[in-house]
This record gives sequence, C-alpha cells and structure tokens, in this order.
Amino acid sequence: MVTMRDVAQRAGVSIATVSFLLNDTKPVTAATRARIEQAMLELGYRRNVVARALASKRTHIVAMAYPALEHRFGMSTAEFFTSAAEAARKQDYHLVLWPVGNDGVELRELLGQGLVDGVVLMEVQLDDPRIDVLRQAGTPFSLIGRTTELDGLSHVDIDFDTTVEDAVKHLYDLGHRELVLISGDLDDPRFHAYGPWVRTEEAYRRVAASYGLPVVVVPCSDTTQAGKAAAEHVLAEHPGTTAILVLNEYAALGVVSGLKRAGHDVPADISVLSLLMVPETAAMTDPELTMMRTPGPELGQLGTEALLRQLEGDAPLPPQLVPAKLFPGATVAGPRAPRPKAGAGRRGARKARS
Amino acid sequence: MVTMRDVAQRAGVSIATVSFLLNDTKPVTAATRARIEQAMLELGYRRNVVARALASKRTHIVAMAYPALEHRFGMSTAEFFTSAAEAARKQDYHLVLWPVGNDGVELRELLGQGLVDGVVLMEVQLDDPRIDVLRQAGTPFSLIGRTTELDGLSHVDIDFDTTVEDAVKHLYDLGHRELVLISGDLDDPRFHAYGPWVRTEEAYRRVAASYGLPVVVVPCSDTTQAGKAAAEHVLAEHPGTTAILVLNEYAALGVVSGLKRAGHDVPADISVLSLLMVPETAAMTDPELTMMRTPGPELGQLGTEALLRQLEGDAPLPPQLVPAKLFPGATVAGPRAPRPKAGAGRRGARKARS
DNA sequence: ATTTGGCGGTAAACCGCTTAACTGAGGTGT
DNA sequence: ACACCTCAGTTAAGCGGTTTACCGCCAAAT
Repeated sequence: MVTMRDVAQRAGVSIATVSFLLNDTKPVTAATRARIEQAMLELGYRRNVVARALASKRTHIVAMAYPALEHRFGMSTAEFFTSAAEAARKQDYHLVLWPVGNDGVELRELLGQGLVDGVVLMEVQLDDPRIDVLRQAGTPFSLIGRTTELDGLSHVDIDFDTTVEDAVKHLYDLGHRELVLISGDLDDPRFHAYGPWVRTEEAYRRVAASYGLPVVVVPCSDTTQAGKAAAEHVLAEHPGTTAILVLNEYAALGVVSGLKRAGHDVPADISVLSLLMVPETAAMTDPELTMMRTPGPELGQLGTEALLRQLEGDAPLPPQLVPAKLFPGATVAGPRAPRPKAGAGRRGARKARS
Repeated sequence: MVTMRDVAQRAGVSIATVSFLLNDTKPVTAATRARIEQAMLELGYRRNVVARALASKRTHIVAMAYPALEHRFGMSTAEFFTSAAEAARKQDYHLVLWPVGNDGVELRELLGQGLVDGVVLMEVQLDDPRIDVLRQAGTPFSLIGRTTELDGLSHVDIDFDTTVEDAVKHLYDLGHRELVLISGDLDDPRFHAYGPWVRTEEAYRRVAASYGLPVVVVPCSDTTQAGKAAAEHVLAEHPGTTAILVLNEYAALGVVSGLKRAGHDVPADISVLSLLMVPETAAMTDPELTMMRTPGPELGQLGTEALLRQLEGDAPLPPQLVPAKLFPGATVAGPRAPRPKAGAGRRGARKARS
C-alpha cells in the first residue's frame, strides 16, 4: 500500500505538506503542488480513509438508516436512496444504506463505533425513538419525514397537505363528488404512527370537508391483496363512489385490479388516483395509473444536503416540504353519471381519529 | 468518548489485556476478565471500529456493490440485500449497500480506501470488468451471479437449468405443448451480457428441445410496458400458444394484463408462469401469478457466507447453485383445447444465438 | 535444588493520517 | 538598519486500537 509517506518522500517534502495539499487546509506553492501531484500520480496513491477518519474524527461517510424489517424496501425507497447517494458523492461524501431496526438499538450500535459522520433517517415515525438515540450520541442527522414535534430538527418531507389538496381538486374539477380515500391501516402497530399515513389522512379529512365532500376513509394495509379487498369494500359499502384516492402504491395496484375484476371499468365507471407513487409502479396496472408522483429524487437530495450542511458547518437548510405532483395516467376521467345525492356514501365511513 | 485506555485503567490492567479479551486473541483469567467486563459495563465502552480498522487492517465491514444506475433496485434485490445483511451481522460483520457503476471505477475508488474488508458483487455480468478491479486490489469478494469463466471464483447463483427444467416440466405435465419464453432483451447494451437472461434463455432452448417442443423465444425488456407489448406480439405471431414463461418479473406483470386486455382469460385461455420473482410482485396481478420464486434469501445468505469464509480464513464455500422453486398462484392451468399441430407456432421464432 | 516451560500480563512500536506549534527565509514599515 | 510580519514548510504529538516482544511467576521435570 502506498502511503502519504511514500508520496512525501518522492516529492521531497514533508508528509504534512502532502496532507495540507490534499485537504486544501494550508496554502502550497504551485511548484511543490506540482511535484506532489506528480508523485501521487506516479505512485498511484490513494488516501486511506480509515487513517484519515481516525486522525480527523471525520469519516466522510454518512449512513442512510433504513428500517428494513418494518418497511419493505420498495421502488420509492430505492429512489430516495440513489438520489441521496448521488448528492453525497457530489460533496465528497459516501452514502451507504444501513439496515437498522426501528427501536434504535442497532442504530446506537452503529453510532458508537464512530464510523459515520452523520445519519439520514428514513421512514420517520411521529414519535421516533431513534431520534433520542441520535441526539444522545451527538451525531448530526437529518430526517426524511418528520416527527410530531420538530424543535429545530433538520428535515425534509412530502407536503401532504398540498399533495392531497391538488389531488382532490383535480378530481373535483372533473366533476367528482363522491370520493373515497383508501388510506393506510393505522391499526397495524407498525404503522399507527407512520407519518405519511397519518398526515395524508388528516389532510384528506380537512380538504374533503373544505370542498363540502362527504368524508369516506377506508383503512387498508400496504399490499396489493389488501388493495383488492378495499376496492371490493368500497363497491359494496359506498356504491355511489365515482373516484378513489389510494395512499399506498401497492394497494393502488390492487384497487385497480379489484375494480376490474368486479366488472367495473377504470376510469369510465370509476376513477383511481394514486397518491405517492413512482412511475415504474404506475405502469404496472392496465390502464396505467394516474398518480401524484412521490418527490423521491428531490427529497433524497435535499435530505442529504441538509445533513451535509450541518457537517460542513454551513448555514442550515430550512425545513422543506415538497408536494407530489400530478402525473398523467389513464385511470382518471370525469364521472359517468351525474352525481347522486351527496352523503349517500357516508355509510360505514371510519370514525375520524383525534 | 470512552476509550480502551479508560477501561484498562479502571480495571487495573494494561490496555493490551483489554484488547486480548475483546478479540479473544490471548487467554485471560476469569478474575481479570470479570474486572474488565465490569469496567466496560460501567463505562459504557464501545470499541472504536475506525481505530481497530487502522491497526488491524480489518474493518469488519463488507460492502454489497450494486450497480444502481444500470439495474433498478427492485423487490428481488431488496431481498438479497436484507438477507445478506442479516447473515453478516450474525458473524459480527456489517454489510452496507454501496452504489457503484458497472464499469468498476467507483468500485476501485471504494477499495483504494481500505474501508471494506470484502465485497459481495451483485448483478454480475458474463464478463465483468469489476472483477479485474477486485482482483487487482487484492480484495476478497464473492459473487451473487457468475461470469462465464469462473476459475476458482467464489460464487453463488441461481440454478437456471433446474429452474427452467422444473418450469417447463410443470407446464408439460399439465398438457401444454405450445410454449413461448418471453426472455430478456439481449440487444439492450445494458443487458446483452447479463447472466440471468443469457443463461435462462440457453437453458430454455435446451430444455424445450429435449421435450420435443417448438422453441419460441420473444425478447422483451424489463418493464411492464414491454411485457404488454410482448404479450400482444405472442398473440399475433404465435396464436397457438397455450402457455407463456416470462423471465423478468416486471415484464410478467405486463404480460398478464396484456393478455387480459386482448380479451384472453388467464389461465383458462392461456397460462402464464413467471420465472424468477418474489411473492410480493406475484400478488400484483389479478389472477395472482404462478411463479418460480427467486431464491433471494438463500443466495443473499450464501453469498455473504462465501465472502466471510474467505475473510476468516475458513475452508471456502463451494460454489452453489440454488434453483427457484415453483410457487403456487392462479395463472397456470391445463390448456383449454387439445394441442394443435406441433410446429405451428414456430413462425417468427427468434434465431438461436450462438 | 535447579532448570524448563507454560501462562497471564505488560510495554511499546506501530497503523496512516491530521494538526497545532514551530522554523526560517523573505518582504515591509519606520 | 532593525524589529515585525507573512507565509511555505517542517516537526512531532496524537487519534484508539492491535500485536510483537518480553517478563516474572509457579508447577512440573530432571
């Protein structure tokens, strides 16, 4: 292994000078710079990150902590990850994906080792124990997602309010008046405090009410199967429905096939709009899904950015909320029939949560 | 930060002794062991991996190198990753996902830094430049997948021969005689040397021939859209087809919806069997897909195992090929009509590649 | 009783790099 | 002409571990 010492020797300077040049931490004359660079080139020198890390207490590695067990690592997540990794690389950092549990023990493990400079936390819960772990450890971190109380936490998240607002408006403008939201299953212990589900549902209740629409929310877990079942439930319990909004992307696939199987044409009989989805998934249904596209690339990039700013001591990035934007598809159209009496679909609506 | 020195002091021993105890590299009497452990507990000591890495030249971190740009990080991949991570953790190693390019430059970057002890290489190409990089760097590695010539390379892979054999046999036994394989698009430069596609297609040609079946192979890229198109192509060009095997999981979704859209019932009119897929994806189509389940968990575990054996100097794990196993679904049934004259479907079959 | 050797433990030299403190050769201001 | 800066470079002390000698002690062997 060729070390800094070798380079220094060959260039006829001290090893410190090489270090200064490499880190740009002290000026070096053009002449010596040239000699050193020449030497590095000839020797094929690569700085040893481990040694650097030990000496400087900075590894230049940041981890994206992902609760692999609780949440499936789907398309959307992959998007977050790759865009975050790219953003990191641009600033001379490495971003690795680190599978951790939601309780924070593995995270504590990871931090104690002094291996990463900071953490980007994914799938944040409304009250996330991992945050205390990070705080205690004094590790800089940023959140993709957010907790309920975010006193100065550096975070980025989806703007659920705007997303839902835009989605509902789109359907409303087309003439839909009998909407159903197929939301997350908040009774599932893994998800009862899952921000996106809670916030989307809250936003929907608010927005639908503001449009004077009946509020119908059907819980549904995050699988295609569950989506089919939910679709059947909607058809049975809320027959007047003309459009369905679906929160989970996998459920959305099930909703479409559930409707079709029951003999309903999408979108002629009933429209389906998927909130939070990536194009790859949208293409999986037969009439390609109309969706609100998850701003994964933006958020991954911003989340990393927020973290790196802290690490570099730059001015902190203000919290940002990015809405999902409407993305064309073929599962949304105007309602077929003139709207039936409002409120008819109210039967069986889930009681609002506090 | 509490260091080994602190622990040693508190336990009244030398720092070396602590190290010996921690690494189990020299015997320590029960008495001192107890004292040290006590001290570690009280101080909440965590060994610093960076320092350890520098001194021992072993980081206890292994990377799963994934070509994030060339290959989408789908369900199947996620499975490989999580099972590999788990296997690593069991042996006191950390497994991180490292996004790299297929050409090997980023990989070289990663290795030069002495940060990882070894690499698990994913999505191996038949002639993969990354392997040379790893060899040159002298970094231990294992492959999930394999190259054409694997002189002593430690690898695990899917047993494509058995998988295809089993799949074809299943259909044959049900009475199908007019099969089509919707394979990968080997003309796509990203995939022309992609092992799974090449090997599956080869296996299929061999197996189909051995069953005396006409060999029809339709190329198709890895998207749902392409799957739909391929299904239409099959219907148009090979009308006698009674069963379709699909290689790519996303394409498989498209095949089913393509058939249905064209008014064909699955599986009554035509059966669909997906080679290489995970249950989550299979559940996404309406009649749930019958599939050969990708042995992701096994391979992830074995791939890591193979690498760790090298690192620990244990006897190497012999190369292993694991077949995908038939997984129940609802897209395969017996053919509706008695089989028409064999060979009728031969029109338009792709020329065999060398 | 003396030698031998095994064994628990210690001292100290690294591992490759960062960084504070220091040096010494110019250029400046007065 | 002298003290005073500036500025490119150097020296050396760590960073927190691992690991190789080496040491002293006690039991068994001679």
